[in-house]
Amino acid sequence: MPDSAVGGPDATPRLRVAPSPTGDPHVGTAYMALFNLAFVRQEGGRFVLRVEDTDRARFNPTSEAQLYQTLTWLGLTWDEGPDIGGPYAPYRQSERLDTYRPYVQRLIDDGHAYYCWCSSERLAAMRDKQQKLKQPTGYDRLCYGKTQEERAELDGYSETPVVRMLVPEDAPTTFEDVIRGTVSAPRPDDQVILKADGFPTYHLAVVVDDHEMGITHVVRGEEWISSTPKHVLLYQWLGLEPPKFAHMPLLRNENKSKISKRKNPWARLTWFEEQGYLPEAVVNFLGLLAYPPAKGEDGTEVEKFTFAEFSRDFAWSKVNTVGPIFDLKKLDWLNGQYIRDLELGDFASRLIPFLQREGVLGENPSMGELARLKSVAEQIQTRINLLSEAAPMVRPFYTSDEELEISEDARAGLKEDAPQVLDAAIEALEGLESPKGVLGEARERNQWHAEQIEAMLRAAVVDGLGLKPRVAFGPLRAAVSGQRISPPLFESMEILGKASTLTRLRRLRGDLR
RNA sequence: GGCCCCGUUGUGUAGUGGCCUAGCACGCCGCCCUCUCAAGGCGGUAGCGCGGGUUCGAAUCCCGUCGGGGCUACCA
Repeated sequence: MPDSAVGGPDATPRLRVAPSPTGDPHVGTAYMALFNLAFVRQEGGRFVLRVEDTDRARFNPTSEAQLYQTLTWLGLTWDEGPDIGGPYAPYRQSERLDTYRPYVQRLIDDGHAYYCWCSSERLAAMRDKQQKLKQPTGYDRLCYGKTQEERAELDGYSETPVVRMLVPEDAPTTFEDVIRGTVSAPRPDDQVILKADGFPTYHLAVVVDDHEMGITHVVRGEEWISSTPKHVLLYQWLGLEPPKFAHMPLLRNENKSKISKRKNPWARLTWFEEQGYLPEAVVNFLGLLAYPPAKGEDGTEVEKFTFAEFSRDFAWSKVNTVGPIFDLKKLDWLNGQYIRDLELGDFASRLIPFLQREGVLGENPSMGELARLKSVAEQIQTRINLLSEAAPMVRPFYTSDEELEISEDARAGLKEDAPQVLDAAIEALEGLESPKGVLGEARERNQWHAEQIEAMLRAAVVDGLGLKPRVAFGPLRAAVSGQRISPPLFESMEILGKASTLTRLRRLRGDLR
């Protein structure tokens, strides 16, 4: 059964993802967005992007634009957000300071919150002492019940106060989680809700905004379980109905720690595009983490799926509570699957930026270069798993015959019979007609096709010289591609054309003299 | 240290007391195909953290233990 929303079973689900603009967008943000969005689209709800920029110290001005770019690239788009507005604007917490103020005042007036003038030095010292004595850490309420004047008499005083929650002994510590059922969490200490700089902390802002924005399901990482009782308490004090909570497992590094940008480059969302992953593959992969694949009609598991398919029978109850290790192996395989599924023209276009980045293609490729790209792309489509792997295979097709370098290992593979092989191949291929022009009579007379090239070469080199195919074609591959490993030889020759092919063969032959 | 969450092959998962001599996918290994490399096809490898219970019967339920992780901020 779908979860009924706050405000009654008919209320439209409203979910949000609420990242902080503190650096490169994190893969966990996309992971959360995917699950949020899967549910939202299934239920016909709304997906909100809210920027939680209450930490001025860690604020990064380029982060927000990168966030839009990466989520858009993945196709995980939002219905309301700072960039597109919406009925609950603004969606940036730094622009909502006036919204939080009355809530804080009310909590103080009701005796649920109090001012605290303790300096951060005093707080740190207190924590150290508690830990040394193996006591639970938490604020000691030195400021509680004191006026500013009274507190100023004591040590560790700072002029600008913060506001803290007055958490009662019997604060509830369990809550219902959509994924985990009844969850217990630690009893909170007197958490700061308003900082000295006038900004709210996450805990206050998240509660106020989720309420003000009509959020029905709070989906976030497992790391938030321990602070959920604070939020529950705030909802209670403010007389608000809490949303449903869903705590997703944390994505992990190989050593099982929480995935971090420090340890893993792929914790940065921008990395995937740079590496040549397709967004549909990344989304697919994310949907496989801590979540079972759907079963097909024949009962087998379907590991390759679109977002729409994922969304269709998505259920919170199927989310695993175990934090999955983010292992790229399966993503690489999936990406290869998606690459192979691409329509040829589409595949070729997606290659262009990567080829430009490697200098294989220029800024403005000519029509001829693009036409050739399509032919080359066809040859490499089953040979790469990442778009970034294309450049070395494609490069020989965009290098002039004179500039083509024969790699060390290609040269090392040449046997003493290489000159004869090249001679035989040159002679055989000279006999194939390859008239100028691509229309009419020229087209009909053209014999420069992979099948005919192969037939001639087999006759000349394999049968003629009595060599095994793999040794017979080695020198030709080296001459044409400069590599020991290359896309199919005869197709490569067809693409290069007769003149270029023969030039390359003769050039290597000349080297071996 | 305290509190909380979690424990099925290397990785992602299926499994909710008998259908499990634990299934699938990726990876890895081998074979086939083959002009190289891939792709594709076929086959193989490897797991219920451990110890007690409960039960005729446990991966599945309970307890303990060990292990991993998270939180413990005027960061989110």
